[in-house]
Amino acid sequence: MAVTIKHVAEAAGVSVSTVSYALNNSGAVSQEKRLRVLEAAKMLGYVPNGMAKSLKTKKNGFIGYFAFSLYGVVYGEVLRGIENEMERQNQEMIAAKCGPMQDITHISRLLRERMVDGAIIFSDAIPDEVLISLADASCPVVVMDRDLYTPHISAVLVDNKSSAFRVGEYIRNLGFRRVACLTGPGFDGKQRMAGFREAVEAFDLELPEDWCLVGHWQEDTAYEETIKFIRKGNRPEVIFAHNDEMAMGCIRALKDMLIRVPEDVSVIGMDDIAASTMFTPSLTTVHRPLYEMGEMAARTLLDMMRGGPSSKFILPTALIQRESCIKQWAV
Amino acid sequence: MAVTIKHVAEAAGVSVSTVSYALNNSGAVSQEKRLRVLEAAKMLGYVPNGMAKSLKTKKNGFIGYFAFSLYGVVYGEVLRGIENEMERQNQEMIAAKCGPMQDITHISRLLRERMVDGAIIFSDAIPDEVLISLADASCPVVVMDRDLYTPHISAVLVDNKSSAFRVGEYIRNLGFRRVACLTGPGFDGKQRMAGFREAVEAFDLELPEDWCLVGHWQEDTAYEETIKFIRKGNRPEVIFAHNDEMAMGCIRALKDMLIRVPEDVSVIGMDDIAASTMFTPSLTTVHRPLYEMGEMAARTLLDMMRGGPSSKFILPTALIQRESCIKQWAV
DNA sequence: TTGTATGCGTTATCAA
DNA sequence: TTGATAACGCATACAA
Repeated sequence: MAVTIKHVAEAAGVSVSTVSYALNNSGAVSQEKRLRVLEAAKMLGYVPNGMAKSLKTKKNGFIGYFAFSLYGVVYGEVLRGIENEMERQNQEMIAAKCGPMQDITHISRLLRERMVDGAIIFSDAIPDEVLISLADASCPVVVMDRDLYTPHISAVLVDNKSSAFRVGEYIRNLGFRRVACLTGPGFDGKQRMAGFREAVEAFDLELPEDWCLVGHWQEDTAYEETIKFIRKGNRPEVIFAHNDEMAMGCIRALKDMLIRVPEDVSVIGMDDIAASTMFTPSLTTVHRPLYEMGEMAARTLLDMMRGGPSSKFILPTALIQRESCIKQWAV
Repeated sequence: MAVTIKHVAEAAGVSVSTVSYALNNSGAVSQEKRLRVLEAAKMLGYVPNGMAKSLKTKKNGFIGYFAFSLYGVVYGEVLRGIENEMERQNQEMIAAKCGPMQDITHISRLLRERMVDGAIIFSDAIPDEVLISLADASCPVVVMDRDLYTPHISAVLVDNKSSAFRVGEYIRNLGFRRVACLTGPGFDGKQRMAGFREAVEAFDLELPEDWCLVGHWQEDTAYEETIKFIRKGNRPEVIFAHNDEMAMGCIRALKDMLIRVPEDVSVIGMDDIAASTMFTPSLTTVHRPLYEMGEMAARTLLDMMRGGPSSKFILPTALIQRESCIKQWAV
């Protein structure tokens, strides 16, 4: 059985309330008793019980980061940004996976049962309505990559749609026309697809319906899709993969089928993860400021927890030219 | 104010205990009242308060994963293994960073205040004694990459020392003699260094004292160290980097200094992270079963939580031959 | 089958 | 400056 405040009180020969005061520096306690309490606490190895404390105070000192996945380069980079800012402001945090629908009951427990004082959500598994009903002044929320903005919910996102549109523009300016897409499921995929389709329309590119490949954002699924695609005899001039990992899988597949990148086919990625520089060929891609997004989300959340207003940040993206995509002819 | 069991009781016209029984399927409740309670609970949007519940039951349904870092390829892979097993067994979990000494008070809070029902620790920031004092039947612990084994602490590790020794043996068999090392801080680094030194001794390799470079396990620090090292005019036949990320940084540096890998200098890594296949040249490295370590740790913890005994698993490593290290001459 | 009452370990209110 | 004591929301032994 753990040692409680009661034991400390007994050992120090004072009442429990005095112990509580002394330990929390609240109330006025005589120097003498304070010392006695502190000593007794240390001697007994007293550690406050977080559960009991939270039950009273309705605060527990942790903020939660709930992401679709905890590992992986993209989520990792965001997490790094969050962690750094949290550390800087001396705020403790816990992270939990918040993946496919089936297990959001688990996560919403953490939120609904007030086991965190605030939350950053980077997952579309929790519907807007639920988030809206959960967030309030005593538990503000920041959503990432999602356009949800209320008095107690802030948003940090990039404009996926216009980023994808600019990729289309870039492709046109390089003189390409016949283009394929490699997208993925979820909100992000839809937006990027929408933006790119607009560009296809606007710049008179050619994107046949069955040239929109769908992977699962991972290297291997992109590899498989690309192999199948090329086997059918398709030969696009350029492939726009909606994230870098899929761009890499795509390039690996092309290489394996003896198609040179970028000489025969160009490939453009998105995200600008660390590996995209080291990859051969290095990836032309759209930089998403993942680290900064994390930092910003953390900063905003902490600000809201101090009573600050909610806000909505749309961070800029930038097209980074590297080796995987080269100009064919000028217009 | 959140809706409590009391409100539900009132709405359903029964006592709080009946509500508790009905909601937890404990005790015997008439079908009629059970239905009334369930309906009232749903209508009011009742969610049990985790804090209060835990305060009573001394359980809270979460296990904790405390790692030196939450992101990064190595920790990510371990986390993936843990997560999968937890999901399979339907166990919820939270993760928290457990980095340098300064913030272990934060983490041990989660442990000591019993905010988790069990823990997996992958960090040497929490000293053995602390862990020993914290772990008990109601909160078992699994440590990773660390040799600590008590009735309530299990260990999952690989034999770093003998793995490093075998790298030395391999190097000798390839006909190399003059070798450099690129290690990192902490327990792992020490062990790998020790094992490798034994091999140097046993196989009569040559490892000058100032050829033991020390990085921080990251790509960039390895890059810098290697540049400095080569600038001094040193030319080893082979460099043993104690993890893959440093091996990559090392190779990048060599390339930048127009030294070919493996033609001029061979490089061996450790871990066998996913990127080591894709890297050019692909990495000769020691495979550490990171995913399996995670899985095993999770499985063991859950088993202990069900009353099973503690255990110690030493998982095998394997040297994977790829492109970054080639034979110079046979012995 | 149901309700009453107690306690989990704290904090905080109120007297003393 | 201190000490009883009442909550916090829940589970459960016991009584009815």
